[in-house]
Order: sequence, then C-alpha cells, then structure tokens
Amino acid sequence: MRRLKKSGRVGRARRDVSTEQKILDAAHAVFVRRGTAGARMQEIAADAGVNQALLHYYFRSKEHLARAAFERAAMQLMPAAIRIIASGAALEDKVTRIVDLYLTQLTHAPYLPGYIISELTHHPERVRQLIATLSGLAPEDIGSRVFGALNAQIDERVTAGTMRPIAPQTFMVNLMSLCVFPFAAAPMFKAVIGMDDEAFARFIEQRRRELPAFFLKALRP
Amino acid sequence: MRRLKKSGRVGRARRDVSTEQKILDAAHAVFVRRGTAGARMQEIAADAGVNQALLHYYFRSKEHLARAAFERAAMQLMPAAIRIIASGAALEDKVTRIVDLYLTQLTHAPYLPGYIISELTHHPERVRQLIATLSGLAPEDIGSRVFGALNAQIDERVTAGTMRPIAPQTFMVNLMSLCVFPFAAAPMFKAVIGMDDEAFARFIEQRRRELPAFFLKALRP
DNA sequence: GTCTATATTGTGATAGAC
DNA sequence: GTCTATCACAATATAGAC
Repeated sequence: MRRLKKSGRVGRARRDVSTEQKILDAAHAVFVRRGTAGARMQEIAADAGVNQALLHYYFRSKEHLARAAFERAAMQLMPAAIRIIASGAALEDKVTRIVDLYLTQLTHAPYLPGYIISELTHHPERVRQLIATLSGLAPEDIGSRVFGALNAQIDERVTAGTMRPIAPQTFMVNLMSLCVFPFAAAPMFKAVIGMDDEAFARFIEQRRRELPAFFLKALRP
Repeated sequence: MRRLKKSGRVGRARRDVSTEQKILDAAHAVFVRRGTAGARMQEIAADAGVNQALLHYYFRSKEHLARAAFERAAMQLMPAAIRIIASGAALEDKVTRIVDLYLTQLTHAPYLPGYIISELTHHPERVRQLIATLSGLAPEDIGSRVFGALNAQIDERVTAGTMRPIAPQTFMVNLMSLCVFPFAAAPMFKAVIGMDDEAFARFIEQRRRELPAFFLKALRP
C-alpha cells in the first residue's frame, strides 16, 4: 500500500556487501535465538551495529529479512547432506560421513535445529520456501532423485544378504533423527540428565564414534 | 509495579472451573500452533469464546498463561514415559511400550514436539520450570532415579551376553530421537519425501511395528 | 464473573536531513 | 548509504459498569 519504490536493493548489487552482510549475520543470530515472532528489529540493528532504518533499506520488511535468515539457516544444514546421500560413496561411508558432518555442524550451531523446527512448525509457508530454496525442482523430484540412488544401494546389500530391507525414507528419517534430535532437545536432555555444556560435548563426541555402528547394526539381517 | 491485588484467582478455587478450563484449553491450542511469541491474547479469547479481559482476570498476564500452557504440554508427554522407564517391566517391553505410547500420543498431538522444542530453545527459563514441574526434585535426582533402574536392567542383559554395553542416557536419547523427531520434523519430511497426511499416518503405523525391533537389534552384542 | 471501553506501551515501518 | 525523528497501529493490560 504505502510501499516505496526505492531502487536501493532491487537488483543484485556488487559493492557494499559489507553492511548488508553484517545485517544478515545479525538477523541470523537474532532469529535463531528468539524465533521469528520473538525477534525484534531493534535487536538486530544493535547486533549489526547499525541503525534500524537500514534494515528496511536493505530488506524492506521484517518478513523479508526473516525469509532471508531462514533460507540461510536451511542452506547451512541441508545441501551438504543431500550431496553425500546422492554421491557415489558406499552406503556405510555415507552413514559415517553424515553422522560426522551433522555432529560437527551442529556442535558449532546447536540452536539451528530448534530454530528450523520451530519455523516449520509455526510458519507452514516456510515449507514451500524450503523446497524452492533447495533447488528449482518440485518437492517430489528432490525426494525421488535422492531416494532413488539410496534405494539402489540398499537393494544391493539386501540381495547380497548383508542387510535387511528398509525403505530409503525410513533409512534417512532414522539416521537424521539420531543425529539431529539430541541437539534439538538438548535443553531438555541437559536438564533431565543433568549435563553441563562440557558433558554434552563429550556426549556428542562419543556419539560420533558409536552412532554409525549402532545404526548399521540395526540394519543387519 | 502497577499490578493489581485482585483476589480473583489467588487461592485454589473450586467452582467455576469451566471458564478457566476453557481459557486454558484455548491457550494450549493457540500457543502450540503459534508459539509463545506469536500467540495473541485476542485469538485465545476468541478460541475460548470469552472476552480478552477474562484472560487477565484468571491468569493476570500473557506470561502466566504461557507458563500454564507449557506446563500442561510438558505434562502431557513426559510423565507417562518416565513411569514406563521406572516401572518393573522387562527391558524389551519398555521399549515397545514407549514406542507405542509416543506414537499414539503424538499422532493425536503432532505439533507438541515442535512447540516444546521451540519453547525450550527460545526461552531458557522454561527449562527450570520443566524440571520443577516434573517433580519437586532437583534435576540430578530425576535423572539418577530413572537411569539407575534402567542401568541395572542393561547390566543384566550385558552379563547374560544378550546385549552390548550402552549408557542408559544414550539408550534413552536414541529411543526418544527415533520416536519424537519424525513428528518434530514432520513438516520437513512431508515436503522432502512428498507425503500427505494420510501417507504420514501410514508411515507412523509402520514405525510402530518396526521400530522396537530396529532399536533392539542395534543393541545386540 | 463477565463485559465494554480505554489506557499504555511496544514495534514495524516511513519521512526526510545529511 | 546512513542517520534521527516520528508515525501508525498492533497487542497487552487495566478501569469500571453491570
């Protein structure tokens, strides 16, 4: 309605990435720790060391900024895993590499799962955005491409008698659950189990060693 | 500061549970689907079929109402599982019963995990509340009581040579991950895998049958 | 206990100087 | 591009009649 036609950020701009980037960094941090609804433009501005008006200059509205931050968060976590799964590596290697990748990434960004889950739970429209971001494909295509390759490998093992049948979707859901959930529910686990940050870090390192074997063993015939 | 000393809701009140309960029900629903920061008192009032002022009459502030709603959500999920784990049932039965319990409960309240994770991620103070709610004990005590019993059972199996050693904490984290994460991440999985609600329901029913075996198999020596 | 106002912030967004 | 000042309205909270 009273939207401006400011040309400011319209096209791709090459110079001045610095300020825009500072804002995006700050937005990422604030959105992750407060959630989209709980985040305040003022806090983002302060975090970025700039003025609140600049946020609107670069991103027009909170909603735009929220989308950008979510996109960044999702891209930080998903594509690498998809690449591993779609790669030509052996099945056992894929498991080990995914466990390793996730535990490493989430150790450095432990609140990311909680944020992404929260966003997708409370903002259904983010789902479309996520899919669109992951590639220009329709939802079904991503799934079928990735799971097709995985399914072939599982079939191979099943035929060889070294693994029992499992749907590739189940395979992925179980693996992701074991990797990601401990971080998503870390506040709860820490409290109930009585772990401090250091103990949690040790817990994760132990998982890094044990989880691949645990998971693969469950698939034995 | 400008708090009223209204005696309205101060003590435990026996009568008029009806309205208070309607408000709490509505609050639960709205907080779960919007998150605490995204929830609006107006929407809660409308949902409850009462006036917004009544919300303050009964619960004084949004924060109080949010606490009450969170408490209710947590109590809906945790105590039953703790009872099962602390019970005298055989280890294998505990696994089956927990899987069954969670998949049933979460089928009826699929957004609960996302909400609880979101709350605990964005509102650290809820952690203390959660622990305090689960019992009058200090955090360490809950953990040690529950895990003590579980540990004894695991030791038994290990000694008998039917299971390899696993920390009871890891046992629980893995089991909870496999049960709860699929619901917490359901919006993502549905999109990536391309499932509709019905397919998801089937997916869960299959899990109910397969998950106990999957989990127990991973623990074989 | 329940309602209709209304007071009082909080917060996203914009105007306009520099 | 960046700032200060301010607007407009959404949202919590309260007063006071019934």
